[in-house]
Amino acid sequence: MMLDERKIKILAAVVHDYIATAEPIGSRTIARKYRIGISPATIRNEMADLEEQGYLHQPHTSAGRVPSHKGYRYYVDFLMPIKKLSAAEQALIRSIFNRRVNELEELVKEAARVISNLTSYTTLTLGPQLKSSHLKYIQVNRIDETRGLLLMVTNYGTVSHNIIDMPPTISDSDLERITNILNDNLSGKTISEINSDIMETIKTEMIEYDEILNILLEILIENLEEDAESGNVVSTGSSKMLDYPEFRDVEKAKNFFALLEQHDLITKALKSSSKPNAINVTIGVENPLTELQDFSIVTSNIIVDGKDLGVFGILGPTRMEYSKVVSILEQVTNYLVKTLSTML
Amino acid sequence: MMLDERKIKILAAVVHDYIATAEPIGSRTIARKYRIGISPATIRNEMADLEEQGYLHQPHTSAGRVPSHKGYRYYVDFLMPIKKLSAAEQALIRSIFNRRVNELEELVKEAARVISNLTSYTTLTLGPQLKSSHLKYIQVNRIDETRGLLLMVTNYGTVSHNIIDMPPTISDSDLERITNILNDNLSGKTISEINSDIMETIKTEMIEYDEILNILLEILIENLEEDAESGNVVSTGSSKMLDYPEFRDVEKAKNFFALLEQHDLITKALKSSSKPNAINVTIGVENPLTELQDFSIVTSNIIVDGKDLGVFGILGPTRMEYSKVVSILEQVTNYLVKTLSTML
DNA sequence: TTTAGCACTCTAAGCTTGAGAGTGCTAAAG
DNA sequence: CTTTAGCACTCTCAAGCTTAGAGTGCTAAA
Repeated sequence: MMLDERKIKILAAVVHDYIATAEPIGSRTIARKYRIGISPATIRNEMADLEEQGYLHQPHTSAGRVPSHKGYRYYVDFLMPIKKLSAAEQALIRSIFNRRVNELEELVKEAARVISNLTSYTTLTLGPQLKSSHLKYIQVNRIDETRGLLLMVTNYGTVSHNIIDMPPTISDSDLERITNILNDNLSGKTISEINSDIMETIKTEMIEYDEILNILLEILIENLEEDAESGNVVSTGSSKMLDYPEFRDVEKAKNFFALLEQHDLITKALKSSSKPNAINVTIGVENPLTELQDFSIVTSNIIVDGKDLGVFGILGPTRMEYSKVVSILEQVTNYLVKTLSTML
Repeated sequence: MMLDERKIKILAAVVHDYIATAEPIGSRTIARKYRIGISPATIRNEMADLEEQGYLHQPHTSAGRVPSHKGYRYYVDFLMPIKKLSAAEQALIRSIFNRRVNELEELVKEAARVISNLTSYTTLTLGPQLKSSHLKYIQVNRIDETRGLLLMVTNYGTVSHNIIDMPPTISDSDLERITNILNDNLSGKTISEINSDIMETIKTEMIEYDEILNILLEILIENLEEDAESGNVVSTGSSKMLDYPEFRDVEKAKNFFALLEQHDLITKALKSSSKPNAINVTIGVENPLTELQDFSIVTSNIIVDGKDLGVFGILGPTRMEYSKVVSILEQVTNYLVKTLSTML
């Protein structure tokens, strides 16, 4: 990557301007706006070089230049200024974490909303994988003659409840016993460890409750599978994307919304951002999933005490305000990790 | 509403054709496609009459006619054929209700998804109003040293949980006592009845748990208020709307998505469809909310045993396949009511 | 009362044109 | 050797013009 000083300046100018305007940038514009001290003609020569090296791209012969994904990559890796957030932005982010919120899910939802408001891009969140979480607390209750409630709390603070059929023959003291035994045997286990073996041992211990145990096992497995295939992805602020000229064409907009509905793809995309506790930027065609190659995605993997609590992702056009997005995501991640480590 | 036979035929033809094509219909088209047995010239005269009476409308002098909201209204009230659903559609609807589902919420979500798939319009759902539901079961648990879980089940089968701070000084037997007293005093009450008076009496009964009772009261009120102002609205299948020519303009699409995010408006719109257990059709400007006057909305209020369980709404362009939508919604409502009356 | 005929209107699509932005190349200047 | 001015060239976009087509309303005849 040997780019000399001048080429760097020009590349930076093109990327910066294109992010701001979404219009191809010409040599004259750069000379005028970015006072590099050389004439448009020279800039033209440099730009021709940059194009040959793959950093820029020309939509058509007489148009200005647009950054290629390689250009963005260089910008993100080496040139991107660290964007200082405004006081208002800072305050908004802090405000999420000031209120005492006890539920992970709610906190994440709030954070996603704020990120979308600040960036005007779509925020994706992938909750903690049930598979890797372990049960902290289980309870079985009766709520009326025929039905009961199975309650599970994981170490990540996620609560799930399922209404289940419960034969009227089971008494309250039975339930207490079941609850106790379930807790003794299951709490501390990850959900994927709760396989039929463990259930078998429980069943031998509680042979008289065979029926209800079968139901419980079924629900556990169902929850697990549902989670594994499509994750618990949520997207926030998708309508904001319609403001960008990239989506002026309804066909494009439709593709985008269709994409958001493919939770399996989104899950894959979010998971594949690998480095833990770092901000990851994937630009356009760098994404292995072809459906996402028109977009860029910036992700942050939230890890607290070695526990993988999920992923935040910001999805936008390749022409994305990377520096702002990265700053905001960094900031939110930090706060989140700090808050969660006291919460868990 | 004195329209003679011939005018009715013409109006029906215009509405029918416009719903199918989204293009203004001319006299020749009607003569050709709907063989009414009169010439285009005569049709023109009749159409001029219909326009004068407000049933049709002409986008510009040399264009065909388009139904006005009055035209749609006449069609819906008097002309609309009862659309028989295809076997496949029937089967799809039935399939939702065949699986044994215990949670209202899940059932509703499934139903909404199917409706959207069948109609390609957006389905809105408004869950039961917490305000009018009553508590069936309350429980307070400890999940770790500092936190506990407040669990509420309403008579509608909706479950809500909140993680709360819980001072370590409170023992398990304390919790049991609290749970019992809460159940004794609160179950059977609607949430809006649970005002500070009742809580005061509980507090005197349990003077030693003042701190935690305050927290609980706060959460109850919070839940109630949140519900009252924005309801628990969910919209499904919104991206499908981009297929309609009405939204070819991105500006329109943006408005639509922005509208969907205004849950208070949607709640109002769904609630104002008054007649219980009947299908309600609100066409364009008939809607008191100006933001919704570009759309039509077909709603059905789900009432079981006198309990208002919520509202289904199908939101689409005024040029909507009313007969299909009404049939589907009718069908789903029937199944839903039947299923729920065994469930509750 | 219905219909054929016709002049008229309006839109949408296609075509032309010119302005504007930008380029690459060449040759001169530094 | 590098930079720059100059210039011919290219391409797009918007504006204006034209035309085909669809549809109307009116009139007069059936």
